[in-house]
Amino acid sequence: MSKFYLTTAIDYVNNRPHLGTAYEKVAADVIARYQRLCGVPTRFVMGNDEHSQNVYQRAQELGIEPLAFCDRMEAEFRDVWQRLDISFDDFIRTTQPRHREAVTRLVSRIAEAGDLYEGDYEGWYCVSCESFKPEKDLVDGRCPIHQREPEWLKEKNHFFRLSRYRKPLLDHYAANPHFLEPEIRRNEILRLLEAGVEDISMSRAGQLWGIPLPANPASVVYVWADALINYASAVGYGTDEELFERWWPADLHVIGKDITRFHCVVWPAMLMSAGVPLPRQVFGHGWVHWKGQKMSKSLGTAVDPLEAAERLGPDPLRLYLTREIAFGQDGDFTWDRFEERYNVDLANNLGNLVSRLASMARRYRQGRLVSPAAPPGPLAEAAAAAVADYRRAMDAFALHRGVAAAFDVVDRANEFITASEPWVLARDPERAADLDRCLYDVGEAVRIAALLLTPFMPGSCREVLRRVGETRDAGALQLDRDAVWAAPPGAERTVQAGDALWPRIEPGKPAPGGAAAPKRTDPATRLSPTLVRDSGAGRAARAAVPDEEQSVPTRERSAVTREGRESMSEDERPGRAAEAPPATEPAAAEAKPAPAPPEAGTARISFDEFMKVDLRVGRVVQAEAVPKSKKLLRLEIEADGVRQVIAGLARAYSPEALVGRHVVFVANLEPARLMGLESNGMVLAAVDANGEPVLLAVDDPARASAGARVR
RNA sequence: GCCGGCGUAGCUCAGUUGGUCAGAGCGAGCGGCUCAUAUCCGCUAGGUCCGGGGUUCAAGUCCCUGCGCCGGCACCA
Repeated sequence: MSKFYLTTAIDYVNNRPHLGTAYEKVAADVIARYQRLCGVPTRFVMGNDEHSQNVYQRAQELGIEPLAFCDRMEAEFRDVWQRLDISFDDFIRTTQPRHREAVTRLVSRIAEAGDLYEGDYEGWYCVSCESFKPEKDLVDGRCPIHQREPEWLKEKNHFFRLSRYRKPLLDHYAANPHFLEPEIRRNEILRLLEAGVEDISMSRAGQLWGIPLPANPASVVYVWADALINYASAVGYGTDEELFERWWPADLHVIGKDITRFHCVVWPAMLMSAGVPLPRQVFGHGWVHWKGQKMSKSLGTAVDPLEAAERLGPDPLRLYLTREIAFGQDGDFTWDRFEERYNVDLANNLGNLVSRLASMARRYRQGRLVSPAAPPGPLAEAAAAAVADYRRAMDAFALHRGVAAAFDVVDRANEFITASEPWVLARDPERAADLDRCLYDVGEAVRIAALLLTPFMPGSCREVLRRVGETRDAGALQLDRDAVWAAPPGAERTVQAGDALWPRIEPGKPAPGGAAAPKRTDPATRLSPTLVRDSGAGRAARAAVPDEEQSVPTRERSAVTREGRESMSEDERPGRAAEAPPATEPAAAEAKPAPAPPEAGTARISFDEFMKVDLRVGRVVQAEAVPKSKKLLRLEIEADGVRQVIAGLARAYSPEALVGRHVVFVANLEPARLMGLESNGMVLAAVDANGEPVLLAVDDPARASAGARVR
């Protein structure tokens, strides 16, 4: 591969980036840096998704231009990414002219291919979701996610003929087994494709904030389609053919696992339609959860994950995110765990190793180590094995295993020191060569470990390399050439002493709240002063954003799950392409003629057959909502006894309203399980025009009481 | 309900395409060293890799099934 172009999802700018977002950027950055370490020309692009109605509305509330608001947020995002040492090569914003050009071009191509058609759509639209909501999804007329009243919109939309690409997509998946990873995600998409996909709406009418639809400038390109195209526009699609030829197709899209449908169904279909080559691979990563941390700004218990970077340094956070969480799976972040990993990996192992080496080098050899003629010790072999493991893991995006391999070298080195007992060798002049061998080898092992860890902890590793006498610029080092054991006789290295790289911290001290946390020196500062940017600008930018910025509806979306842990995933990413409507977009589905109502009595049954149905009057003695269910009620119905029946009445009837009522139900229906509950019967109801149930009433319950036969 | 995931040492979790995979870290216990950030090194956990079948010369690792959690989609029995 002659180049590597990778991207992350672009982010909505409603809120500041949080840990979940940061996780994605860090992981992608590690991959980008690894590619560079391998000597592959790499282009790493991130950016912001700005054409959201939320942005427009927020700007109006603030009395500023939307673009000014986006500028402000961009500064904030960039500040965060800088503080995490994210090495993106370009930062795209969907409001930029180059993006507008690209979107216009790509959508035009799709139209030219005959894949865009006009259709009417009307329905409830939740601005916070940026998507249409089927009536059935509303709770008390509100969006269940945002507790917000949707708007009734009727508009002419342009639909993308996604359905046409079902087969081509399936073929593509068959021909490219690694197009989507990890495998679980691939299987999900495959099933989805096999089940069939609907055309989806690609435009919004009457919007001011967005990119005009070429075919109908009164509309704008739907924000999700707009957002996806960023990957192409960032490398010059429609504006810089040379750049585009150089980098496209993308080699990897790093995205959250929930937006795989967009990136693995819609996006490739759009590209197919427009005649643009498909990206080579998509990786859907998992979520970072907060455990035991209920975020609440008002209670002052909110934790800004980026505070972690400020507290222990960006590199320890980067290490945590990539080492503790198997890439592709979900993981947890807790302060305790974070500090534990910091102490174990950095303070006790790597940091202490560097420290003990420096100390011995200075004490026994005035800091100057020379490789003796004797052959290298066992560390050489261990390092070679680790490098091999590392490469294998990194090439497969098994970031967590890649770091583990690097730390294996650290462990081996610590063990080696203990086994060699250099302090004993130092007392015996006859064994000077053994001591030289030992110290030089440890230095070499540290050098290689630091080299391998460079993608994960760039700033720290630069310093570690410097301390073990690496004089070349860290950015110039390459795996092939430099991750090999190099200790020829006579080779020299000067070990530099210095303060503890990562001072050990006492467990349990720093309170998650932050304010109470002991102030400690930022290790990154001592590691590399240039690494840590002055965050003053960032703070100013933050301060400029009104506080309610944090607690807008999007905040409430972070539903606390039953364990009280909070998902930091897409639920909390208010913006992003991720939040665009699902692939089986309701808008599209409903654009088609509604399915005909079920024909009544097409096939007739005999009287005997009918008589098999045991219809009874029953009295509801108890009723309650079925947890997690939108429509189901759990009823206890008295007839010939009391039985449990699960009925889909919740939308039309409250449990209280049912207790005491007499209903008609099928008594001899075979049991069924709904939502895990057994239902023994079926309550009869008529269905109104909206599909809502209307219970059948018993005219005179006194005469036809519970248990009475119905015929 | 459908689809998927998970269920591995006290705790938190790793375990690519089946064969040193029965592991790591933390915690606990014992011991060693002193170069080091009271750090490091070694030993100790007798884990039915959720239960039950099956495929295989060989299965945490594949198939079926049961149970328990979790997620998405469902939800008018």
